[in-house]
Amino acid sequence: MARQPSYDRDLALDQAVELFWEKGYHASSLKQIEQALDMRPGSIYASFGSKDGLFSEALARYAGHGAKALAEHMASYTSVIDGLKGYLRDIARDCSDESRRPSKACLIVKTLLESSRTHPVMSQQANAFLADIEEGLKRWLERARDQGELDASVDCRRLARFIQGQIMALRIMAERPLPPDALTALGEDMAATLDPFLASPRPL
Amino acid sequence: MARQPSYDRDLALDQAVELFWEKGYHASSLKQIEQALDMRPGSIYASFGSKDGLFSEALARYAGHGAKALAEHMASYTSVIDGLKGYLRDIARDCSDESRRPSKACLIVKTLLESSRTHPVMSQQANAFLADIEEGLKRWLERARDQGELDASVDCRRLARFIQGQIMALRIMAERPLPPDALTALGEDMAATLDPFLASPRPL
DNA sequence: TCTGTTTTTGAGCGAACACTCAAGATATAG
DNA sequence: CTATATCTTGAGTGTTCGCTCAAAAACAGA
Repeated sequence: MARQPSYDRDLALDQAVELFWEKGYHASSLKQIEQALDMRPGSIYASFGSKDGLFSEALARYAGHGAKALAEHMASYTSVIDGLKGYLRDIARDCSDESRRPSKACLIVKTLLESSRTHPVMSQQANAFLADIEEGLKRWLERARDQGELDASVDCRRLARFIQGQIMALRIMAERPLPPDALTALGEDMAATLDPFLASPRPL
Repeated sequence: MARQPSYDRDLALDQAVELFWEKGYHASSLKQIEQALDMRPGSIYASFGSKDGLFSEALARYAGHGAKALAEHMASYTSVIDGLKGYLRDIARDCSDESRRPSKACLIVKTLLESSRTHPVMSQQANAFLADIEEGLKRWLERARDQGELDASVDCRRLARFIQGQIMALRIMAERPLPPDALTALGEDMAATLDPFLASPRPL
């Protein structure tokens, strides 16, 4: 008894992610959004309410993809720590591709820095996703500790924050025009920071 | 035979730094700039040429202050590594102040992330300052290595990038609303990452 | 095919944007 | 005090911003 939307909402969101990830919130105009989504303003506002609403949904989609990617990555490792080290190394490798689009830095971090003093709702959302990621890392680390991979004295929440910091730094450093192997080396150095937290084979 | 400007150019730049540091480039409007500098558009454009020009000079001033602060900090240490560890701890302490203004994250990093795909001139400038900082860290590390504080095999440029990454991550993490002691703990963990690079007292 | 509902369209809204410039104000030199 | 060079002012420029909405188009059920 009615008409169906002619666009794919998730596809439109993916294209919004690409635009916002590349240019940030403020530098993405509605003209550019119209072009990226191949939608006219009326349809955009009917679907997403506002530029803010679209950004919010795009950010959520980005965060969801990222969480899924981490989970899939970890699933291919038996050792949690090897998995996390591999994750850092993979970021370094993937971000070494000079032509990588739309950006190397994390959209959540970019959003936090762009909005933290100007757009409280947006920064709260970014902070919530960062807290989710921290929580996910903490759970992996707890599993590693319970399995004896990490030293029993390790504070998993604290170590999760440390690792999250390494990921942020690696991806921001990837925005710099560094020589080809610099990022790989940095990823290696960051992976090595986890070693002091490993359980000693037999301390006594 | 003529009139003197009634404003202090450096003071105006300091106020521009404050505004841009808080809101970023795009979110700082000329109305807000006029208010922050207490100058009218004609004077602003006569002095700085454009919003871009003002931003560029403000960023340079910020970077100069930062370099001077690091130099002064290091001057009060005999051990380079203790100095760098202290620098990380100081950042953690200073950024723990919830009311700290205008931002906790580094303006250069914020600029890099805001401009890297949209404003090449700006991102080049940010990258140049980051390279300067890396170079400064490298020189400190070389001195530490030459004095036997660091292991002779240490790649100082590589370690400088690693430390720069720690600083970036610490200051970004400070933008998150974390529990009071979390940042101190993170600073401590980051300081500890330098230990594996220290020269062994007597390896043989 | 006709009818009813929903979607798409794009011209156009007021507001805010970065920026200009002619006129007025002000300090210095003579 | 006068003359002059420079600075300050702020109304106003054209443009672009995010956004609206009436009309046209398109599909589903009868």
